[in-house]
Amino acid sequence: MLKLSKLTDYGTLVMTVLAAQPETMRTAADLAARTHLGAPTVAKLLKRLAQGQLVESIRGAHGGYRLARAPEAITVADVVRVLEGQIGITECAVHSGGCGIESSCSARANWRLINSAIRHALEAVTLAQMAAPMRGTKSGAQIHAVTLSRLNAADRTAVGKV
Amino acid sequence: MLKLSKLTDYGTLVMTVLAAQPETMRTAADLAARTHLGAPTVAKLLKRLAQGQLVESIRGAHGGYRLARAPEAITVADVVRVLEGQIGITECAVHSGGCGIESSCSARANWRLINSAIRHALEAVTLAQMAAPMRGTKSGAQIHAVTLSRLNAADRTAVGKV
DNA sequence: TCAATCCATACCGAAATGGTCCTATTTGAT
DNA sequence: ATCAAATAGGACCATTTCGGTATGGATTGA
Repeated sequence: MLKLSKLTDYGTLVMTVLAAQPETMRTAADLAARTHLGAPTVAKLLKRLAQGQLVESIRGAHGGYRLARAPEAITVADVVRVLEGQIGITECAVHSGGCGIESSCSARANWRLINSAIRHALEAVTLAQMAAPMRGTKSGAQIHAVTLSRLNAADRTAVGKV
Repeated sequence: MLKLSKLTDYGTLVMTVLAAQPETMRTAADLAARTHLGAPTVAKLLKRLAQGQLVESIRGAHGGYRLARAPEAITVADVVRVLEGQIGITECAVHSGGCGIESSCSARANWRLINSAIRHALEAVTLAQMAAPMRGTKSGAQIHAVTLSRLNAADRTAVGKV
């Protein structure tokens, strides 16, 4: 399945928790508890997000993490780029210069169109939107990630039928 | 990088070669030669494509493969679905029912929007378009795939700057 | 009967992934 | 000066996935 890695999914989750209360600094342990992920995994993600300048970190007692910019100014594309690298569905979609006949390749333009659409779709959604409470729901953002292993057999079959 | 697997990329390549001359039946060995891929790999892909009903196969002497439908009627999404499974950037984007709080999850709707955009982008491009010759080029479709390992260090740096 | 070609299955080394662990450093409080 | 809280950095590991190959069986036309 064409999909984000689990760690990127987790990273988006963590970022969405931070986006729900952007002024609040949260520790890695706190974020781990809120996302039901392992603390070492969350710590690892936060480090990369900090290196990618999507969060800012404060060391020492009372340290922690918070968003580096307003949730409206950070998109899902930003998170994906930091955690998975350049958004490019194939090498042809990203790179130029690596192939001697690319200037005459008819598929390349199409891959670039597809890639552009994907990038735009990811850029169209901000963390503010990800964290926004839905109408008729409990207060605050309740978000989750589902791992494939938790799907039962019937659900797999249902998915396959689409 | 959020990307298709190499095998899916190869599969799209193979399908595009078949699309260039949809009435012609080609053997796995022929397709391997035209795509500069290993014969066992191409054979493996063709089997899956046949199972996914994107190509039809004829056994025996003078056997081979050809598209199961007109190139205009097969999209990149079809190929991706057969080779990579359901198009779903996260489990949340594909599946419902696997999580007890999803009805109140604000992120899920956004993942579905993103997923829908990706699917539409892939569905918008047919094999006919992938195989179409470009203006000002040599005859016939010349297509290629670039593997990351072939990028030199300078190119990697250039990509990173985008 | 033979050659051409697809079908089916298994196997394997390499790479990637997800996760954990440990130590060093920084910071604020005492 | 010491301690606890918390980040920073790096290494390691088991598992899974991936890309690729090999082999034998079945089908088909000559």
